Amino acid sequence: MEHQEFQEELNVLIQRRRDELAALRERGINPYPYSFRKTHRSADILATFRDDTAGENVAVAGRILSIRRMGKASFAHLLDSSGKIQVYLRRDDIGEMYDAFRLMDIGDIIGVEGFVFRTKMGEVSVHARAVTLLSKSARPLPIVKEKTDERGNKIVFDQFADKELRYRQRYVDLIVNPGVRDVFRERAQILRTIRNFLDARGCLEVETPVLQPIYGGASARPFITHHNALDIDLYLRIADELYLKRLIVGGFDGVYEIAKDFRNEGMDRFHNPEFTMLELYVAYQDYVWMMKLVEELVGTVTRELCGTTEVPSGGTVIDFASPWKRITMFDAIREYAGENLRGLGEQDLRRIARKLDVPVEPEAGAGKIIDEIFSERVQPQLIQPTFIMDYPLEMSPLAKRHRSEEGLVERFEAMVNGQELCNAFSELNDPADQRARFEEQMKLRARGDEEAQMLDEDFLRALEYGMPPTAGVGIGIDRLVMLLTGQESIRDVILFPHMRPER
RNA sequence: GGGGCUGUAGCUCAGGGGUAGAGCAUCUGCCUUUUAAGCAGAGGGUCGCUGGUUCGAGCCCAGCCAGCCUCACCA
Repeated sequence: MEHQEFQEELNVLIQRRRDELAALRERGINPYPYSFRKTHRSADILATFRDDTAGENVAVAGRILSIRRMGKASFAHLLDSSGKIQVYLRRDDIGEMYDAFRLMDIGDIIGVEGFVFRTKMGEVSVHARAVTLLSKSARPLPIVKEKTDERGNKIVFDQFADKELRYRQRYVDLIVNPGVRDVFRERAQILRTIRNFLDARGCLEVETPVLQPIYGGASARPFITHHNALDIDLYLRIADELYLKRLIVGGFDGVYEIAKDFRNEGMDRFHNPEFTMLELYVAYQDYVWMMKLVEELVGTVTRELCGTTEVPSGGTVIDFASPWKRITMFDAIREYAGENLRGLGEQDLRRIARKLDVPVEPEAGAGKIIDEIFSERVQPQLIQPTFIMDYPLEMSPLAKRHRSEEGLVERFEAMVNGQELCNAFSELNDPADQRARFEEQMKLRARGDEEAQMLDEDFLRALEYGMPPTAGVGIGIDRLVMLLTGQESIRDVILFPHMRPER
């Protein structure tokens, strides 16, 4: 409070707005009225305007982004949810309201009733017959100006570009950087398309607990919270896999959840502590079937969003058209790193890792070494969508053993732009094997691996009742959105990315 | 956690030991089809924080805080 008062005393820009607010009230104007009957969005007016129909009556409402005052007449640009439109206010037309308008500022939200016309300079605008203050802004808005040069290029001046301010004050970012709104509209469209696609295939969207007594379904460190009434610690979910599989046991043929997961780990341009994951489980199918579904799903989303399966990214074009390349992990390592690891023991694997200059921790087992070699030497080269199939068993405690390859599981990941897009398996449904795998994880945990998975007795009980053969997949939605909207940081596809608290 | 870069007016930025600067925004005056509107004038700053060096510190040094990039860890 002290800080607030200090700042307000200090800041002439804020003080001025308070004075204006008082002056408006003195004129009998309510600076915060209750509603406004707007008839048009700016984009609709611009899209439908024809010179021979000029004069249409409209009521628009939006935030003032710029004002050009010329004595007894003014131009201003209003921003509404659809975009910007210019309004023209003349003292001769609106009388005393023009004097009130003198007390309005960039950042204020106003309604303008009037008729549509085209200015001498050619811009479709609204000629005001009335102006109504809808919300007085108490704080100066960053002023971003732009100009279109002779070649039609847009030059932006004083862009609001400070990333910290943009993320902390996303509301300001959304106001002054129009591209930001577009990204989040595209995100919504991607999610809508995914839901439509899965619903059309008979999958049921469900909701499972965020607060879990035992976390599972992924290898990650959790956030811990506390439930007072029960006096127990609970974990924020790191995945919803084990709950969704319980629902397959329960008899649903296909279930999915678009879930916020929480992982208590580092942050960088690919990781946010809370992120959105699609998980999908389909009964009576295996991972081969699931590859086909992922291709179709991503292809559909891409076509809906971009009108094509070709998406520019990082200087190249990614083509999501089916079929995507399929290759086993061993074959990929042979093809991209020139080493055949099939059948090799830990000693030989360690030697090859050293030869390829891939650092490997001394306690890593064979599967971990293979995974490291793949991640370091192969994955970055996988730019076009590629399914990597058949992973080492020890890295995948929830995946079913490979039907023909000893030591491997039926698992695939789709790689795009050197990044993992999804992770999928033929789900392990043998309760005895699942128990044994959990026990292996518990041994790792006892050795200090904080990310090893926990044994979930209730999940095992569910499997013991019997789960049909099932294919499952997880798709990181944020990274999919990054890819399809051309954003380089996960923070640009999450409205309120995690930040250290302001001090 | 390591390394690099950054923090100066509401916004975008300059200034690298000697009285805090520019453009936009704001205020005053003029201006009834402007558009980065224009012209004339004015106000606005704990130069991220704390300490140190110095006659004197946005500037040099140290620590801290915050952000970005990058590597590591991690899916």
